[in-house]
Amino acid sequence: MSKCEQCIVRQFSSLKALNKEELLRMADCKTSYTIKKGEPIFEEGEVTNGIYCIKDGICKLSKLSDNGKDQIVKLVKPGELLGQRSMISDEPANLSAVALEDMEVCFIPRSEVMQFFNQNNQFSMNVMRTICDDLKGADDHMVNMAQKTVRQRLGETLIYLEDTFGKNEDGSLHIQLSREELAGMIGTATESCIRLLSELNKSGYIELTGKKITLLDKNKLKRLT
Amino acid sequence: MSKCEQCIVRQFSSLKALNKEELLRMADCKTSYTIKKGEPIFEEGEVTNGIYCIKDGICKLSKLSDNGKDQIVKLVKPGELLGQRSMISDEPANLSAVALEDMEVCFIPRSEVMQFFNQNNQFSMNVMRTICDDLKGADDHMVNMAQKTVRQRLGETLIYLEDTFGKNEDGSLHIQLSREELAGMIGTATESCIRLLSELNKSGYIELTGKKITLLDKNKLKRLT
DNA sequence: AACAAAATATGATAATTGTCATACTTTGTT
DNA sequence: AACAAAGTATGACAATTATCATATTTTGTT
Repeated sequence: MSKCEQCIVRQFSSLKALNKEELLRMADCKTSYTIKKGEPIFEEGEVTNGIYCIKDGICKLSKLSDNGKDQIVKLVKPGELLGQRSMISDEPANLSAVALEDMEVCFIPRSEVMQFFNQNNQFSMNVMRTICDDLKGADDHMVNMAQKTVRQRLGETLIYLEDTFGKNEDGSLHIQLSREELAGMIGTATESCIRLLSELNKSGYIELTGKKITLLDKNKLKRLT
Repeated sequence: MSKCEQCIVRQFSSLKALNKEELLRMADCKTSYTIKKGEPIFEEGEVTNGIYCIKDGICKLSKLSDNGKDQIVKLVKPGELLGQRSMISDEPANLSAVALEDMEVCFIPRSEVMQFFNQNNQFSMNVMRTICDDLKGADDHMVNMAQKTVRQRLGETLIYLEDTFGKNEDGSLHIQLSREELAGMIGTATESCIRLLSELNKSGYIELTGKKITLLDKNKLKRLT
């Protein structure tokens, strides 16, 4: 069993506040999983009873709307934690977490995390700041959803994907989303998403090569009307 | 100067965890304000340096979008606190708070609240739970904005307003929002909002009498297509 | 009471977006 | 290699929503 000390999650998440002894305790009670692309880590409404450390792979946090469509609320990358809000509110998950790539995650039971939370002030402060960041992000996201057109949201989302998850050597977006998933981020119909991508392609703002998307003019993408 | 002990905010907010001594300290350093309808408590980007207790009156939390429209993110009622996220993140306000009615509020300096926060575990836990609730609410709200039609959002918003702020004796909504503000909650153009209200009026789902709105069939409003 | 300003209402029209149908392409499986 | 299934693409059309113009009503101020 690995010791958590060198783990990427420890470097980037709230867990950076844990001391050696706490890390050892955590290493002792953690469970490691591999999750295949497309599989859930947990689903909306499920009692999670702990938090997940994302060691490798990207996942989506989404919620099923009444109209049957899945709205993607956030993408999560290695180094981040999942389930902090549910842990603190002591509620079932509000969102589903599904792997977009093969993933490696560790599960830490609620009881253990709550001990750190109560004993280690810096850790609990880190958790709070993360949740505050999420709240700010969600408010901003909400305003965009309410006030911007689908076309604007698509442009901004493409830029976000490049800035957050990077490019391949050929310059195309590293993260691979299906058209349906991209539509689910933007909050539109899959066909509309496909159609707008085609249009941006023809206008020379992006280049579509098979499933690959390459951003050609980020400035123009930022200022779509 | 009143003593905070009997204050509605103390009963309903995170502050319920404060003991008598802490309440006295708070009473000692608080500043009371009256805010007239239409005036801001604070504005987006402003450094708040403390939290506000809402003793009386309702206010809106909103954010100006690039298109020049003001999106209302949340309504806040007496008993609630404002500025908790900014206090914890140590960041300027992400949203503007503007009075929808004449208000009475108290300001507590950041330094004081952070003392309670660090010393009183129950208080900090309450603050965290509030922020977690806000995060859940914001995620759900975002999904609605992205996936529902303007008409559905209007129906649900009207029901929310009745359920949250109650009715007058004549059955009309107690809270008074301008059409522009209602449009700002729903995320649509003012004219569209007015037009849809007219339509719901003609269909007998609601009744418009001057500025007053009365919900006649909440079930049908819930299931607008 | 009279007036200007703001808010509400409605019409006409354009733009955006969703839906359904269908074709084409890619992927994975046997 | 062959096939089914899934994903992507595009057309045609309908529905929704925004925009601009213009009345009408309400509100606040003098």
